Amino acid sequence: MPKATGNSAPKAISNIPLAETILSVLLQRIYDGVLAPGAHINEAMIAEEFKVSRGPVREAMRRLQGLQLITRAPYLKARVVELTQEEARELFEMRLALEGVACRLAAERMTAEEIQELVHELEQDRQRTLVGNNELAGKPSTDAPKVFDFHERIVRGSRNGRIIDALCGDLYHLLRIYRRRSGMVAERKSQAYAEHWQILRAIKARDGELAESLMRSHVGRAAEHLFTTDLPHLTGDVGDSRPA
Amino acid sequence: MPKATGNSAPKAISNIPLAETILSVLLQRIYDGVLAPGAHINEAMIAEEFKVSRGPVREAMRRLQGLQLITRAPYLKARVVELTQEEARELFEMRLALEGVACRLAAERMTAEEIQELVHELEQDRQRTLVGNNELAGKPSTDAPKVFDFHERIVRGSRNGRIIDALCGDLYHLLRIYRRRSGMVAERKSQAYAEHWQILRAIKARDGELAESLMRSHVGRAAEHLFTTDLPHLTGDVGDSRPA
DNA sequence: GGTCCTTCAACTGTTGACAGTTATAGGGTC
DNA sequence: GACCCTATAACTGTCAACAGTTGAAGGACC
Repeated sequence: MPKATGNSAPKAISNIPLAETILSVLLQRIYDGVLAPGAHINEAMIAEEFKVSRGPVREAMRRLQGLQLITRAPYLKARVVELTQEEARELFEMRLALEGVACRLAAERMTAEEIQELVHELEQDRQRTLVGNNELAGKPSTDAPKVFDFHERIVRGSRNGRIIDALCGDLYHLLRIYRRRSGMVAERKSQAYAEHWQILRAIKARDGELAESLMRSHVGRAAEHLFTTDLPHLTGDVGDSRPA
Repeated sequence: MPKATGNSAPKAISNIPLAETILSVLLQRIYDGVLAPGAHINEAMIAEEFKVSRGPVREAMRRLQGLQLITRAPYLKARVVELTQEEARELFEMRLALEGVACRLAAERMTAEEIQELVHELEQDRQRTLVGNNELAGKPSTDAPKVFDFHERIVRGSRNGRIIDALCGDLYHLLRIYRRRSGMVAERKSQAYAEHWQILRAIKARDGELAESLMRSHVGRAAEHLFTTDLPHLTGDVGDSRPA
């Protein structure tokens, strides 16, 4: 055994680099809002918390910077990005562009089986949603059980690894921060379901042109909904990045 | 004076982090093909060359990884990405998506003055191209003088910082590797000029829909041209990353 | 009492050494 | 002569300490 750094945290198995582990934990914290937008991140603090040196922490933070999730100036403290309304709009415009084309490609490339499965799951998800509709109050169940993500499925259907990475990776990280803001009222959710269904019909008909157009409208409406419902500029919880 | 690391390389002023400097140098080398696709990158070697420790080199490489320009597995040597034809196709599909929307936005948001200036420069560039058409043989002038880049201008006209960053930053890095492969024959160049002109007319007419459509076709044709002219799988020059 | 300058603490950038892992080259066996 | 196993070398991951920079608290001066 190398050094038995006496780590209390899970840390998983020790074959994957520490930086990877730290990165995923930091990502989760940003998602959960433990590290709220604008919060400072202190390398040494994180290092001490995980009982590792600053090297891996540094690497994790570089990658967060690459994901555009934190901003860093030479000697300044690193901060979690804080999207202005303008930047959020830009984000959605980009998503619109990519997800539109992804949807078109999906209409051309998804197998009949995949489409059929998606139809099935979409129906299943709707029923599940109608049941558990009133529990959107407090605690977001810690592990995000297995939220059926229609968009992700479509995107993956595009068979374009680069677009998949962008939407399900980099962009998705940012969108997630935004998503948890307005917990999507039931009304919008039902409308979204209808729109999803329309899109899926177009894909089933192999009408890429229509599918792209519908997806664009859908994403556009989602953005509009997000921007018109006044944004509660992220309540409190800034700072204090340590859990215990 | 701190330590006078006795560095012979430019290294610029010493206020900007070393990692930044190293990153830009490595980027340039990848562009120039000194570090060809598939070439291995050795941290220690780079560190010794720049007379710095491995820390900054590591950071620079993490950022290259973030830009998707190098691939890294836990304990394996880092390699400059080598795009398969499939991946290149994906790259162009993504570019098509983003540049299409960027073009639409540009049609809506560019000022009349910007458009007029672009018209002027496009005409100027055509004349310049017609003159210096036969010098595309050997040496690519070292500093890339100030190549008028129609696409970049359009993209920037979109006023969407995120799309601009993606296309002029991350994606552009990769496209640049590809671009230097086939040095665009004069025939295609002339056709591209015509297409540029069409796009610009649509923008001038504020027809975003048309502008997007035209840009998509344009990028699609460029991709097609690149893929049909058989790709000379990057001749030699692998390895030996040290200049002198 | 307010403003400016000085000093200090906190944090980031950088370094060199050590530990662990992978790949390669060499020898031994079939 | 070909294949497998073993040992070495090269390289990456990690660490702890040092150097330089920034921002703020405290005191001196107007």
